[in-house]
Order: sequence, then structure tokens, then C-alpha cells
Amino acid sequence: MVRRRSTKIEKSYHHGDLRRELLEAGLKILTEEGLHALTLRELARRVGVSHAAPYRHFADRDELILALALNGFERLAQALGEAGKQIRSPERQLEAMLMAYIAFGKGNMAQLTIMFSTIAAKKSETLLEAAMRAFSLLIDAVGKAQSKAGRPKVNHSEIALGLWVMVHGFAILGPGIDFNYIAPGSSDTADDTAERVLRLTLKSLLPSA
Amino acid sequence: MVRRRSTKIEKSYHHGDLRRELLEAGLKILTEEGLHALTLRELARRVGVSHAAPYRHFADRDELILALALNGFERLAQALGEAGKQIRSPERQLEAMLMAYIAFGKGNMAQLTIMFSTIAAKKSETLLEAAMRAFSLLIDAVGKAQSKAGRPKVNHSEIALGLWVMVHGFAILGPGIDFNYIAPGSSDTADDTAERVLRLTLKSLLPSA
DNA sequence: ATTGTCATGTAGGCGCTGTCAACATTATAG
DNA sequence: CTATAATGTTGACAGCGCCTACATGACAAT
Repeated sequence: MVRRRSTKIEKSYHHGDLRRELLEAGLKILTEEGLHALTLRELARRVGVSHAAPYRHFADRDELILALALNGFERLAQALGEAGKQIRSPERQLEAMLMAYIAFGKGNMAQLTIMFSTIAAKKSETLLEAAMRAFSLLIDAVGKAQSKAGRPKVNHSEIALGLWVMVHGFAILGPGIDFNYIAPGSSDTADDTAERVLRLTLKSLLPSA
Repeated sequence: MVRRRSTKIEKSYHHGDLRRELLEAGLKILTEEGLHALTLRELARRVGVSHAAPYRHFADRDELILALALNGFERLAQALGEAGKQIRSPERQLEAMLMAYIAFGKGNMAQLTIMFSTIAAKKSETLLEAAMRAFSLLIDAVGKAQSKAGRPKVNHSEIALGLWVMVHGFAILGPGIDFNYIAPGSSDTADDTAERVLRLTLKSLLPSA
């Protein structure tokens, strides 16, 4: 009994996969129009159900946002994981992960914002765990980069934390600030500037790189 | 003809200082309850005017938020400026400014968020200038710390940028993340952890510190 | 002082939203 | 096969941003 909407032929009373489609539509709205445009009624409209249907899957708007925040950490972890897939050098791999973080933020500003504002609201332990799962990828990468250089992993979690907040800052500030105004370097993009500063920091923090 | 509300005796048709009071009440709501609670009608209620009165001073809600973002950069610049007032050592002064940024974020999360999300919306040149005014304080501090060490100010704006995005990241992530989970150090607070990581980075980036 | 103009505040209404309660339909377990 | 739980619909309510029409008063020109 197929009732997926993919073929959009059947129109049964029960939708069949509403929660997933709500999340997909929600992510789309969030990405394209921002948090203010993310409304349960618009969501219902897009998916083709009544305005109250979403309440069967999310207690309220906050819970929808929380679900999207969770999805954000999962997608972030995946992006980080794939970033250095075919790079051998651990230092380059770390660098690729950091740039992947910034790229994720660039393409998912609103989601990145809710990811951390939701965490700050401290409503969900699950969300915190998802965040830690993503972050542990960074810690590991720093550790590998250090141990490849033959030295013990000194302060490697502190360094990872520092790098994390740094790329997060770049991701958040990047779209708004004209970095050339600040760090003149012929005529490079915000990404280039971020990369340059990041490399500079990396070289300072882990001398092997 | 005094008609300030401070003594709340007079009740004239015209308020006299509505825009200022709206901003004050708005900042209070923003700080205590967050952006979602910042509504023009609630604002009007608190100040004691009709629900449409605020529209004589702000074209719409976004413009109110923009004004609060501008106010945020002014308060941030002031906080940074006062941070190292009675510290002589340039390195310590820089460090104090960085910690002041984090402290500002801790006490003004919602405002800090709108400051940069509003900048990202690129609606106001004035706002960008205010941001640059605040940031230039950081650049100067880095420059002084470098030149005191007797060496040329190499990359000093890049370094300032790196530090900026870093403390911004700390300010945003700090309230949400349990840093001890990540960077175990007996049992220190998030602030302590931030300070430790910051000092570590500082020492790497400007060897004089 | 009188008057006209303009800034500022008020009253009421529109369409949107989140949320709830009551009801309809279907999946599914026993 | 049938009760029951899960899921979707309808209709309502209050609060919101924002608009228009109107009221009040500050102030400058006469």
C-alpha cells in the first residue's frame, strides 16, 4: 500500500510520512527564507495537510525547531566526516574539516544559529549529545595531526575547542563582514581571508602544520 | 514644561521621550526574555502608550531590531574600551578586552545575536560602521601588544580578526556547551576554560604574551 | 494672541500566526 | 472483526504586525 507522496498519485486521509516531509520543508524554508518565515501553517500548506496536522508530530513550534537543530548537528557531523575523506595528511585533513565547517555555516546560516541557540536553551540532552558527536570529530582530527608530528597530544582538546569557536565565529560573521576592509590582501573573498587567518592560527597552534 | 516619565506624575497626550523609552524597554525584554518576546505591542504596553504609537518612531519591527543592534555595538565598544583602562601591559590589556567581549556576550546573548544577524542582512551601512568602530579597538590592541614586544606588527589585523571570531564563538557557544566535558581541567567554569584556551592561543599568536 | 501646519499619539480593523478542542478517518493489535 | 490508538480535519480564540482614519498638541508665522 504505497502512499508516499513521491509519486503524488494517491491522496489518502493519512499521509504516511508526514513528519519527515515537514522536516524537509522546514529545512528548505529555514535555508531559503530564515527563521522568521518558518511557520507551522506555511509548513502545513506546502506539504498539503490541514493547518493543525503538524501538531500530531510536534508539540509546538519550539519542538519543530529543536528537531531541525538536531538535524543540523547530524548534517554538520556528516559534512565534517566527509571533508577529509580522501586527504592523507592529518594536518590537511584538519584544515579541510575547518573549512567544511565554515562552508556549512555559509550555506546553512539560519540552521547553524538555531543549533546553538537551542542548545543554550538547555531543553534537550539529546541535542547536546549530537553536538558533542560532531565536535569529537574535530578533537580526533587535532589529536591525529599532533601525534603524526611525533609529539604527545598536548592540550589537544583545548586546541580543538579554540579552533571550533574560531570557525564558528567565521561562519557567523563571515556573511556580514567585509573582511577586506579589515585584512587587506589584494582582492580575495571572505572565504580566502578566513582560510588565510585559519592557516595562520593553525601554524601557531600546531607547529607541525 | 517637564513631561519626562521619570516622576510619572504628568500624563500628557504627547509622551515626550518615547523613542528612548521604547529602546530601553526593548533592550530589557531582549535581555530578559529573548528576541521572540520582543513585540511592538508589548513594548507599547510597558511604556504606557497605544499599540500603534511605536510606529511613529520605527517603521516596522525590523527597524526597532536594527536600532537595538546599533545600540549593541555602541555598548560593546564601550565595554571593550573600558576593559583595559587601568591595565598597563598591552598584552594584558588585549586579554582583558577579549574577556570583556565574552562577558558582554554572556550578559547580552540575544542582543549579540541580532547585532550580527542584522549585519548579515546588509540593510544598514551605519550598523557596519559601528561594528568596525568596535572592532578597530581590537586591532589597535593587537598592534600595541605586538609593537611593545619590539617586533613589527606582522599580520596584526589578521590576528585581530582571528581573535575576534574566536571570542565571538566563545560568547555564542559558551552558555550552551559544557566545556568541562570537552576540556577537562579539574572543575573550572566555562569562563575559566575560555580564558585558558584564549591564553593558549594568544601565546601562540603573539609569542610575547 | 490666532491660526495653520506638522509631529506625535489613539482607535479600530485586517490578515496572519500559534494553539486548542471537538470531530473524522484509518491503521493495527487483540 | 472489532476496539483502540494514531493520525488528519475543522473551527475557534487571542495575540501579533501593520494599515488607515482621526485626535491632540507643539510651534512657527502672522
